[in-house]
Amino acid sequence: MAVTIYDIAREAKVGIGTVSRVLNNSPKVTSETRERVISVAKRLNYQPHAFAQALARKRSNTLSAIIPFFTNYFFIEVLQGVQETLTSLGFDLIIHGANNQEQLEEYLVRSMRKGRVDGTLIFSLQLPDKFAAEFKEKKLPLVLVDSFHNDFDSIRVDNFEGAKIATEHLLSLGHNDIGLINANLKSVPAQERLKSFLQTLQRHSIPVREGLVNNSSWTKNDGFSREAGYSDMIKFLKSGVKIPSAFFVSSDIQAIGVIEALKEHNLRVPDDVAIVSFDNIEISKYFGLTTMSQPMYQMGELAVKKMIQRIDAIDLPVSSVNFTPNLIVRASCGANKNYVFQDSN
Amino acid sequence: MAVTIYDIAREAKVGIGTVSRVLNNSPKVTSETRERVISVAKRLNYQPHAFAQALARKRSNTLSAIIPFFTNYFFIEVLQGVQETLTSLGFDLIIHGANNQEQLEEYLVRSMRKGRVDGTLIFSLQLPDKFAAEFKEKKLPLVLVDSFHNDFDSIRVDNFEGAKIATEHLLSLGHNDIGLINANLKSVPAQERLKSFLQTLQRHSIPVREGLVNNSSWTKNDGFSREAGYSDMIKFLKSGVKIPSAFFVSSDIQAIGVIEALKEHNLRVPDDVAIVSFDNIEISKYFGLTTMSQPMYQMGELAVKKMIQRIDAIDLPVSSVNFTPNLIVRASCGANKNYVFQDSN
DNA sequence: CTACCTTCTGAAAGCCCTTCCATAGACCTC
DNA sequence: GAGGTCTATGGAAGGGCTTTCAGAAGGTAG
Repeated sequence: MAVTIYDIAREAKVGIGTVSRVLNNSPKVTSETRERVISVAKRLNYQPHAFAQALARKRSNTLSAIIPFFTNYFFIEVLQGVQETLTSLGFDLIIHGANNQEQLEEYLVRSMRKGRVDGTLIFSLQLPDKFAAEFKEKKLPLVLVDSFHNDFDSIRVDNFEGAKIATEHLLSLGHNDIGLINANLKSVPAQERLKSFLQTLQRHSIPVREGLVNNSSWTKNDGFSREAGYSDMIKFLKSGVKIPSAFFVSSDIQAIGVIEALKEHNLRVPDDVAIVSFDNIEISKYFGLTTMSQPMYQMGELAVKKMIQRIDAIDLPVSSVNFTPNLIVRASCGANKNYVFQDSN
Repeated sequence: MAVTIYDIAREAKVGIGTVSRVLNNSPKVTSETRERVISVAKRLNYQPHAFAQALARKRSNTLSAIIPFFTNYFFIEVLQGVQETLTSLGFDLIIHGANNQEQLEEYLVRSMRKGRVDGTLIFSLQLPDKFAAEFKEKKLPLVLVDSFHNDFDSIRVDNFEGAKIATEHLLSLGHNDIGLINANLKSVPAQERLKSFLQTLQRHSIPVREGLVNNSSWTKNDGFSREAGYSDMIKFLKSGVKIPSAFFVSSDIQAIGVIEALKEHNLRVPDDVAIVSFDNIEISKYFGLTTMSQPMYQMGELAVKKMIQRIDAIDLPVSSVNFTPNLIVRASCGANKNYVFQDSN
C-alpha cells in the first residue's frame, strides 16, 4: 500500500542500500543511478516513514516544549520563534501545556521516553529536583526558557536591568517621588525587580518614602494579575500615604488593574500619575502602557539554537543567557503625548 | 545502554513476547509471570521506545495541528481543549504555526508523511483543493476547526445564530435603529453575520436606514482588526449619516477600534451608542464588551473526539458540527450597568 | 596478463517493538 | 489412558529505515 524503499529498489533495479544512499545524499553513488532512483521515487510519490527513520537513526528530529498553559501572549511569541526556527531545521515540536505541577511531571516523564524527542524545552516552570537529577544522569538535552537551573542551559530576561531602565526612564522624566506596585516576593522576578528598583533610586540618591513600596500578598499567579494590581492599588490609596507622581508596576497585567483603581479615584494616567510597567504583553498597547518589552521571538529562536548545540554535544558547558528588555514608550508614562495605538505598535 | 524488552525478558526469564503482552495488558498471562515481569521492568526503569512501538503498531498516537499564528486567543483556547483531551488519551500534539499559504502547504506535506501522525487538525485555514484531494485519496484523517470543506469533518461556530442572538439582544433593549460594522465580505463569517443581521431585523420589521450597513474594504485579516474597526467607524462618522443608537460589530477586535473612534468624537459607550460584538476574545472583558462567546475549549475537545473516531473508522460519513455561540452581557450594550470586570469573567 | 586498488553496489544486520504461530503442558472426557 | 481441548508461552516474522560489510566491476601498474 504505502511506497517503501523496497518498491523503489525493485522499480529502479537497484538494492535498498543504494536507494537509501541516494535519498540521504550519500556521495558514493554514480550520478546515473542517482538520477534513476530519484525519478522512480518521484514517480511513486515516495515519502520516507518518519518513525522507521527515527528508529534506525536513533534521532527523532522532534523536540517537546512544556509550557504553563498559554493564556499568555508571552508564550505565543516565544513559541513562534521556537517553531519557525525548528521548522527551518526540519524539526517538529510537540507541545505540552501544563496547568499544574502534576501535569508538568507527567509531561517530563513523557519527554524522557526513550527516543520520543531529542530534547525538551521548559518555559517559565520550575524544574523539580527529582527530574533535574534524572535528566542530568540520562544526559537528556534540556533547555530552560524564562526559568533557571544550575545544571542546564537557560535563557532569561534580565529583570535587574529591565527594572533599572524602567525606573531611570521615570527619573529622566523628572519624577523624584516614585512608588512600586510589585508582585509577590515569592516569585524570583518580583524579587529582582524590587531589588533593582531600590538600588536604582539609591544610586540616584532618591529617597523612598514609607509606604511607597508595595509587595503583593496575592498568591494566585504570584500576584501577577489584574486583580492583584487593582486591589493592591486600592489598598494603597486607602492607606493615606501621599500619592507619588509615578509608579513602577511589576507587570502589565497588574498595571491594568492599577489604572482601573486610579480611575475610580479620579486620578488620570499619566496626568496625575505616570505608570511604567513590565512585559509588553499584547494588550498593553491597547492601554497605551509604557513598558519593558522582552525580545520574545528571539528568545525562542535562541532556545532552539542552544538546544541543537546541546543535542550535538551533550557535554558542552552549561550556558545562561540574559536578554535585556527594551523600553517601549507609549502614553502611560507621559512622555509620548502623541501616542495613538496602531495594530502594529 | 537503553533498556529494551530483551533485557527484561532475560532478567525475568521469559520470552520477549510475554514481556510485550504484560506491558500491553494482554489478559493471557498468568498473574505470577505478570508480576515478575513488571517488577523487573520497574527495577530496570524501563521506558518503551515510542518509535519502535509506532512502527510495529502502525499507529503513532500523535496528531498535528496547523494553526494561523496571528489569531492568538481563539486558537489558544481551542488548543487548550485539544491538548488536554489528547493528553488524557495518551496522544501527543505536534504544532505547526502557519503564517501564510506557503507554510500551510509545507506543513500539510509534512503531515502527510507516512506514519508521522495519525491525523491532522486544521484551524481557521482554508484547505487547498490540491491537498483536499490528496488527503481524501490517501484516506488520511483530517478535521477542520473554524473552517469548512465538504469532504472532511468540520467544527464551526454558527455565525448565523450568533448574529441573530446579538441583534435580538439589542432589539430587546429597545434599540430599533441599529447599524452594522462588518468585516470584509470576502470572509465567509462576515457574509453570514451580515445576512443574519439583516434577516433578523427584517423578521422584526425593523427597517435599515441607508448607510447603516458598513462592510469593510480592508483586506488584511479580512477586516477583522482594530484598525479596520477604527477607520470604518471614522468613515461612518464623517459620512453624515445619522448615528444609530446601537451597532452590531462583527468582531471584538473591530469593536475596540470602533469604541476608540467613538470616543474621539465624544460619543460614550453605551450611553450614546450601544455595542454588541462577536468572539469573546480574552481582552474583550477588559473593555466590558458585550459579545457572542464561542465555546472554544469545547470545540477543541470535540475536534479531538471526532478525530479519534475518524482514525478508528476512516470511512465514517463526514460530519459538520455548528456550535451556537453564547451571549455574554457586559457593559458595552448598556444592559449591565454594574459590570465590573474581574479576572474571571 | 596478473595483481592490486578504487569505486560502487546489493544484501544482511540492527534499531525495538507487536503479533502471529506453533508447542508444551495442564486439564477433561469417555 | 488415549485423544482432545485450552491456556500460557517462546520465538520468529515483520514494520521501514540506516549502516556496515563483502564483493563485483572497472581501472591502473608492473
